[in-house]
Amino acid sequence: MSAKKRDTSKKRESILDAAEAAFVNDGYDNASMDRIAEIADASKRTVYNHFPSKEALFKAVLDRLVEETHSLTQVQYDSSRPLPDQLRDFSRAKTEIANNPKWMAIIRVTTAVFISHPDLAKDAMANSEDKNESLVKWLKAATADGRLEVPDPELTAVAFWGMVSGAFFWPAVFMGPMKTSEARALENELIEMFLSHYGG
Amino acid sequence: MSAKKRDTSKKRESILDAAEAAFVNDGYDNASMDRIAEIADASKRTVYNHFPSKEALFKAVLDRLVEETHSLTQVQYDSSRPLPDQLRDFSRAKTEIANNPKWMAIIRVTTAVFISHPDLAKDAMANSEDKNESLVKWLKAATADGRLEVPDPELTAVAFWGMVSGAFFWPAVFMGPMKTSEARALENELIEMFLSHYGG
DNA sequence: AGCCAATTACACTGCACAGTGTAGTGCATC
DNA sequence: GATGCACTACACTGTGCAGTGTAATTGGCT
Repeated sequence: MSAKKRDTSKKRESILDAAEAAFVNDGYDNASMDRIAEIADASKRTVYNHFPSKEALFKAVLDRLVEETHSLTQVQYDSSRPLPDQLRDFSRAKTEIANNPKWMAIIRVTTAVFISHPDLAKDAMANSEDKNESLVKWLKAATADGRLEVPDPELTAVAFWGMVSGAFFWPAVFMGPMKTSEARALENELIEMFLSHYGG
Repeated sequence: MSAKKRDTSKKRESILDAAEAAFVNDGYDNASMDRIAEIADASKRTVYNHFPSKEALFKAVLDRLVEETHSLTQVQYDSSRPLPDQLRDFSRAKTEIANNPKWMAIIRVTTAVFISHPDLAKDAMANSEDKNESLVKWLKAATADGRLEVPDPELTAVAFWGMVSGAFFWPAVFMGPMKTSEARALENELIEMFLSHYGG
């Protein structure tokens, strides 16, 4: 039961790699299953034996990505570290994605797909929930610790992620990542703004 | 020379209307010229007589939209009005777009097109430049007037638009506009945050 | 050696769509 | 009432692609 006759995972991975490359290069609609098979060095039939449809293949590519991204999600409140540093950790979780060309490429495709085939991409949205939740906890902890004054942590978390996404993430989706020096300056500006209101 | 044999603008407009509807419903790639002709109550040949290609037709639809949007661009600094009100005017320019279903629909399509056919949508980006410029001027005026202290207006303008876009615009692109009460609360939060840093 | 699953090559169906060519119809103008 | 332009109907080309069917081949396992 445990030992397979042949190791199918290698082919499966190479198909996923090929699909990722094809989707990134050509977008979802223009990527063809024939071409994916060719890049994967597999027959088209094999592709369809692993994944029943183009849609399923795309979802599998996304799933693999979400897996990879899960490492950067968590930041814990630390009463001994300066608040700006900790907020920077949150914002870096986004900018790290924005600066990773591979991730950005997939996010671009997914963004386009999410707009034109909304049904396809629902799955990929869970992790942003996580992030928001994690910041809410942090804000509550800092407030309980007397270092911040945040009457409505949910609202404030939304405001913070809005700021960061609007400043770093979406511009990167459309125009590529900004220069590091620029990003640092903007990051400081936003964090200062944030802390000057909520009391640092 | 001035009087045409027949009024071709009616057909042209009805084709543009049809194209707009089709692009909005199906996305750029999935909208078919046959279907557009059908909706426009025109023959396919007539569509191609007015617009040499699908791409040209899409651009024409965009042009018409940009025209319509140009009205909401400008806010002037007013030394007698409270600053929060004036900042709200800036932010409302974005939220007004985010709350207009027709514009949002087109922006969604354009967003997707911008990602998968970057060449197609370059044109549509000029007006965001305008907006940024207009806010920079405002920040300088308010600083000169002694009501704000903004050492780097360009940076601050980017930060402000990042905040507003991230909080209102992008969420609306993907999930539709938020409830008015929520939007108001978030808007206040952001403006307070902004002014508590730059000194109101 | 012999079984069996994974894989391949390849032909093939069916469909949808961009764009063209053409012959002919309606209509405003002179 | 003739000219010429906008428009129509429709057939047609060429292409590209998702997905399937099948017979043959490979390679690991017992």
